[in-house]
Amino acid sequence: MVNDIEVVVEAASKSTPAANLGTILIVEDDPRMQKVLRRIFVEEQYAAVVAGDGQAGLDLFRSERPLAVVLDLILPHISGRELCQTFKKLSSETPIVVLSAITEVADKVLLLELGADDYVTKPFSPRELTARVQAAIRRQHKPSAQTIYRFDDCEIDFKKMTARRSGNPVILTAHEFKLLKYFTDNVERVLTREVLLNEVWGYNAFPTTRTVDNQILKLRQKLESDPADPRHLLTIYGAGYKFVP
Amino acid sequence: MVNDIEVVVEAASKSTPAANLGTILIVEDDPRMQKVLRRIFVEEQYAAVVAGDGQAGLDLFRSERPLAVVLDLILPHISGRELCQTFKKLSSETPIVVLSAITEVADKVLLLELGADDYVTKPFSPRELTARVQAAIRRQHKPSAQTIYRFDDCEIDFKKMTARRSGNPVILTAHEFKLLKYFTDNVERVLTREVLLNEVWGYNAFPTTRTVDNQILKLRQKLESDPADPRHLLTIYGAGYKFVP
DNA sequence: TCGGAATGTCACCAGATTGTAATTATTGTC
DNA sequence: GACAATAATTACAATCTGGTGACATTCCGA
Repeated sequence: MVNDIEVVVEAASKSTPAANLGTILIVEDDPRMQKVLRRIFVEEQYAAVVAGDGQAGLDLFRSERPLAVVLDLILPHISGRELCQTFKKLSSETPIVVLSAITEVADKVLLLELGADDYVTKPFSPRELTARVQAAIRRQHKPSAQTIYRFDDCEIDFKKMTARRSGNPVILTAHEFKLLKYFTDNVERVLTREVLLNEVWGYNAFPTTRTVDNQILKLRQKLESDPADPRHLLTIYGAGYKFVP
Repeated sequence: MVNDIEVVVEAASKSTPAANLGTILIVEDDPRMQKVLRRIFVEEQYAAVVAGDGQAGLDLFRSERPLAVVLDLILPHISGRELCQTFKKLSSETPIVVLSAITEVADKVLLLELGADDYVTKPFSPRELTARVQAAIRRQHKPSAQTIYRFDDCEIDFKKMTARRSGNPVILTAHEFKLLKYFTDNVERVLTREVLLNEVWGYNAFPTTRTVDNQILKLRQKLESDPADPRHLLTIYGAGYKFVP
C-alpha cells in the first residue's frame, strides 16, 4: 500500500482565520461518534455536516458538494458499501475515507474496490483521521498539479514514481519517493529527524533516528552528483536536514 | 513488533536537570510506571512532573502549565475520563495523550469524545509515546506567523536557519540560532548569564564559565558591523546581556 | 589614577553529531 | 513457503561544535 504523503500546506498565508477549508460530509449513525467526528474536523478549520443515515448522506452529498466524505460502514437502512458506490457514481472526484472496525479490515481490498480512497480502523486518533482525509483531498484535489519536480539535472515524477538524473533513469523505492516528496514540499526549510519520522514514516512506525540518516544517504547516492559533498540534501549540524533545489 | 515497556533504555546522557523543551504532565497512579514515564520524557529533554491521582493532576496542571499531558485512564478517586474533560475545559490548547490498555479501548468513542488528542495502547515503546506526544505538541503549535526576523541590516530566517547581513549569507550554528532566538524573543530585556544558561543551554552551569561570553562573541562577530563596538548585542556590565534591534 | 573584578578573545580538543556500510529484520512476490 | 527487495538496526569512522581555560582588556569604585 502506498501511504499518504503528509504535506504541510503552509504556503497559503495563515492570516485568514475566518474562512474554513471546505466542507466534510460525515456519515455516521452513532450520535456520540457524530459529535466526536464533527469536533475533530471543525478544529482543523473545516466545516462539517453530519448525516445520521444513508439517505441523509445522499441528500447532503448533493446539496453540500463536500470536499471529502467520512463514512462509517455500519449504517441503518442502506449499507455503507452501497452508499460508498453511490457516492462514487455521483462524483468520482470526491474522496471517501471509510471508518471500519478492526474485524472488517480483512476485506480492505473489497473496501477499496467499492471506491473508498482510504480507510481508518477504529480505534483511531484524531490526528490519524484528519491526516488521512487531508491526504485524500490533496491527492484528488490537484490531480493535474505539477507532479514532475525538477532540480539541477534531476527530474522526479511523483505520479509515475520515476526519476531521472541527466536523463538516465534512477530507481527510487517508495519510501525514498515519500521522503523526497516531503523535502520538495518543504523546500529550504530545516526539517528535524523528529519531524521527518513523524511526517514521512507515519503513525505506527517508530524507528530510530539513524534510520533517517540512512534514507538520506540513499537519496544522496542516487541523486547527488557527489554524494560526499551534497548540494541539495544538506545537513544542518545539530538540527536536521534541508533541501535546496 | 512493539517492545514491552519494561525494557528500560539505558542511555544516561549527561543529566540536564533544568529542562529546556517544556514540561510534560504525567498523570499515573502506578509508581513503577510513573518512574518509567518520567524517565522517557526526561531523556527527550523535557521536564516531567508526575501526579499520582486526579487532584494532584489538576493542581499541577494549573501551576505548571504543561506543554502536554500524558494521562493514564485508570486512576483512583477521579476517573481519568472526568479528568480529561476538566483539562480540556481549563485549557483546550493543551494536548492530551491518553494511555490505555487494549481492553479499555472498547470505550474508544468516549475516549475521543472527552477531548483526548491521541492515545497509546499498552504495551508501548518509549519512542512511540514520545513521538505521539511530540506530534501532538507540534500540531497544536500554530505555525508562527513570522519566522523571519529583521534588525539593522540583518535578516534571520529561523525556519530555514539562514541569516544574512547586508544581503550576504552568514553561517550560524544551531546553537547560535537558539541563542539568537531567545534574544529576539526577549528584546530590550537584560538577560543574565544564569537565565541564558537555563533557557538556552538548559542547565545550571558554574558561574565562572565563559561559555555564554563565547557564544555572544561568535554572534557579534557574525552579525555586528563592528564586533568590538556592538550596537545590538549589548553588554550590561555586572548584569548580563541585552538585545536591541 | 589604581586595583580588582568582570568581560573580551583566542585556540585547543573531548564529546557529540553525522556519514557510511554491513548486518539483520521485514515485507512483498511468485 | 522460499526467495528477492526493501527497510531498520547496529557498529564504527569521520567530522564538527562549543566548552574549557589561559590570558588580554575593559570597567568601575575608591
